[in-house]
Amino acid sequence: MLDKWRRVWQASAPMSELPKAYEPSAVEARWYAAWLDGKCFEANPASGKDAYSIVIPPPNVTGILHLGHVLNNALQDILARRARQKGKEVLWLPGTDHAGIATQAKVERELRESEGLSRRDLGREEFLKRVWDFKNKHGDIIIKQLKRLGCSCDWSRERFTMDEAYTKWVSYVFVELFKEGLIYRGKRMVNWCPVSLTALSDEEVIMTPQRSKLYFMKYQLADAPGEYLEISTTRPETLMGDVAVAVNPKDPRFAKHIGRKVLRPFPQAEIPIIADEHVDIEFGTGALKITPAHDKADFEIGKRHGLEIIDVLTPDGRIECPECPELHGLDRFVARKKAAAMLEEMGLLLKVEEYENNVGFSERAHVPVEPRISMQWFLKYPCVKEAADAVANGEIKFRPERWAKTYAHWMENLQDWCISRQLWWGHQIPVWYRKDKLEALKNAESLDMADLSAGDIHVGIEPPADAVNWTRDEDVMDTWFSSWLWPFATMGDVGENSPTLAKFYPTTDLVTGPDIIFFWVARMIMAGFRFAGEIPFGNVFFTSIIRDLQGRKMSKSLGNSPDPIDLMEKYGADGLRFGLLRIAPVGADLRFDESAVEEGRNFANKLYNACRFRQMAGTDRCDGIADTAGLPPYHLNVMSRLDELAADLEEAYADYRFGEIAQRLYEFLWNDFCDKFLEAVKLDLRESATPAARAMTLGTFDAVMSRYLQLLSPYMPHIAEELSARMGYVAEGEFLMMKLLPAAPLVSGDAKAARDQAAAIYEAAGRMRNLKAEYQVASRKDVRFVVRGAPAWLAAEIQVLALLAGAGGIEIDAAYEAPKGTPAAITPVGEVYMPLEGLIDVEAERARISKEIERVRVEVKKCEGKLGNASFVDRAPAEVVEQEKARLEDWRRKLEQLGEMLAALA
RNA sequence: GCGCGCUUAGCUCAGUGGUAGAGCACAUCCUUCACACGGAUGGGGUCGCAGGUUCGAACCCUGCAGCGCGCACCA
Repeated sequence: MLDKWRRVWQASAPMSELPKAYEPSAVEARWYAAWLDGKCFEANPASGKDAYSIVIPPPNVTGILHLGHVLNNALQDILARRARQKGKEVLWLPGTDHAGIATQAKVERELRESEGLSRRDLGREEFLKRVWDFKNKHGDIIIKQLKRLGCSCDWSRERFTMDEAYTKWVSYVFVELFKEGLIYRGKRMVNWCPVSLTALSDEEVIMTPQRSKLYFMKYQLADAPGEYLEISTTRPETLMGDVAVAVNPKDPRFAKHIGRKVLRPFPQAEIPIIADEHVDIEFGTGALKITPAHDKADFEIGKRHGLEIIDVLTPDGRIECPECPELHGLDRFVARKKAAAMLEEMGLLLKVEEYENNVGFSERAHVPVEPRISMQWFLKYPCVKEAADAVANGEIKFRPERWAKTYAHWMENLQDWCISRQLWWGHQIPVWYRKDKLEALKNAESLDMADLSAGDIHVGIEPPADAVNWTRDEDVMDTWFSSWLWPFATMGDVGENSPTLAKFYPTTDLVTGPDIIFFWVARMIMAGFRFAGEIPFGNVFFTSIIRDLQGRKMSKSLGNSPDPIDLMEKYGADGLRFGLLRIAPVGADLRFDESAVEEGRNFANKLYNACRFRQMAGTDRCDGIADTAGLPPYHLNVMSRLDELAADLEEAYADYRFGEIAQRLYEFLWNDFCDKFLEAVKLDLRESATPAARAMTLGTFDAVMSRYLQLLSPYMPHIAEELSARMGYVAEGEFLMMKLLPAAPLVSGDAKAARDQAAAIYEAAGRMRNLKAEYQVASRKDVRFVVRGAPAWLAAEIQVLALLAGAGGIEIDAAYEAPKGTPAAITPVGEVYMPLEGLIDVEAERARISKEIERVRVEVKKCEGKLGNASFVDRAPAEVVEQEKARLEDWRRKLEQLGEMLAALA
């Protein structure tokens, strides 16, 4: 390991010979390999150090990295790396999710496109083999991408939700909850995806506003030909499944109808008019057709009134109603139009209105889901109260806190979770049925628990001993039924006395998106209580959702989702991390702009060049500043600013204010360190400087920079490690990322006087530069200034001030009488004058200004003429006229300024 | 319908009671030996609207408007 590290070190040329611009790619790859080699990321459960742990939200195994992953994982990496610097034993546990529907759909599509086959053509066993092949081929792409980003995960512990041991956990949990009576099988109204051909949980249905049509029709009263009841519906195609018409019992319009019957148009039948509170008197005609098989609300009403259920749809969303041959076999949306046309022909369609309503769409297949009655497995959530309380009482802390309210609301309205999926890729339900019993019942679809005696069903992790006599339930479980076990199922096997679990569970932080608060976070809390005996994590940090500049979600189809790998190639992983983090707001969505990443890259370059500059001034290493008492104000100032930065970061980390941390790191390096300190001490680094001054300045540089790189390291780990190594801030064989953050500040005493002095000099220099710019001599270096009313200490700093101000010289003259018209400024170091005498050729300058005045006057006249022209003002667009007015104002202002300058010359 | 959030410079956003900030973009100047992925200077904002509290409000309170998100069985 040490040898390898030495090779890394030796690959580094002296900084002063390196290119002017920082080139991240090679550096980043080199250090990542070195960290892996040094086993820097591996967690030791036997360590005596305090534990810090975090489990990765497992990305889809066949997924590829997008910006959301970058943000999410960069944040986790920052937390993990910071914890290491604080002396914690860190476990960041990585892995991937099998992502049932998404992965199966991918493989099915590929199969269809390349071989024209469906999964049923292959059969379950062969198809699953194909999915595993696909997983093995594409499964490590996202892992490689996370490594490219610099993620310090303990890769030796990588888990997959379909690993054998993990699968055992899933079965175990199912069996336990079944035994407890919380898992049951039943025929219920579920969300059915007609494309994926599976049931979905409520959370997988996305309500989307749709422009649709509201059909008004009339049903004839059975006992009174010629008398009709008006009904409105958005779904005429399910009319054949109508078994009643409901009205509100409080609705006076229909009171006389209740108990009578109407004629359903096709297939013709008499159906009752019933009264139900659910019907909204205000909506439509106030009468609601009841189709218990195809609407959740209708199903409930049907149950209340003991109505028949007539299913008229196939699983893939076509009409199944042989009694109505015109519609039989048609797709549901085609049938809708056809049904409306049929009603019209029969003279029963009154009108059609445009109407916007919410339709549930399948999260994965992007088609409207169909409410459908089917036999599924359901879970009554365990430990609901404990889970709700844990967040309410702050045992688990949500950040931003407001998400706790969303969580509480969901927890108070829990519905049983439909956990079975009619897929093949996933954890198969660990339930077996006796074959002879199944045959007797004809088909498993209608298999009711009531029909089975204890001897007919086997629920267990292992198959029954006489397996040949049993058939396993074909369904698999919802992917989230495995994900919700992630924090503890990744740390030890079922029944194992796991040292990892003992050391690292509960985890410290969870970093995830607020969009999966129900899917994942809430369920993990319940599973944690039920199966690990306590909360799964102490803090949950919800990240921003990343949008484009128009505020749209990133998506492949919109093409607005930049490939993070491309960004890293262009700007470096550090640049991407830093740039993205710096613009990440605390509780709001993030509008992504590539220029942010460019700034991250530029920042890395700035840092690199500051270090290159220092190396060019001498490669001797100063052993540290023994005594800060005698240091010049710039040195003390920058050190004390660094101490302040370290303290501010400490507070910001405690509050998870990641964007602010990046911003503070950025400001310190660029403003305090480069623009101020480095510019002020340049004299000390010239050939002419004394060795003592040089050593003191280099020493200060090293003292500050070595600590700064450490503070920066969680955000930009590669460049921080690289520069620390090149500059000799870490000993051979040592990694910056493993070094403890120093506790003591750089400046032990009071630095206020030094800071005030430095601030005064910097501000005075700025005012002097203003004067130069105002009188058009910004780039001249021979400008002289006179200071009146200077404090005594200024004399010692006059050369530095001149350097910062870009002045040829500065005199301190308490008795200076400035000639009339001499440009002057009030500064913290006294009144500063910039005598024009000798600086500019007064005659030439006067001539130049006069000429300029003439030119501007012409412009003013031009503008005035244009604006005085009635045909322009009346006919030109208002915008153009306004523009012209603004231009006139500008020219007038300029004229005034020039007049003042001319007066000053007199 | 209920809940949550947002509204500050052209753009993206900081800023929770005391003289409006950053980065980018823009304009002018500087190819000065760390960095043009740079430096200097400058223009640009009645802090969504209306009230209220206060000596004082971008900030606290109330109402309104616009935008976004979540939840909800109005067909």
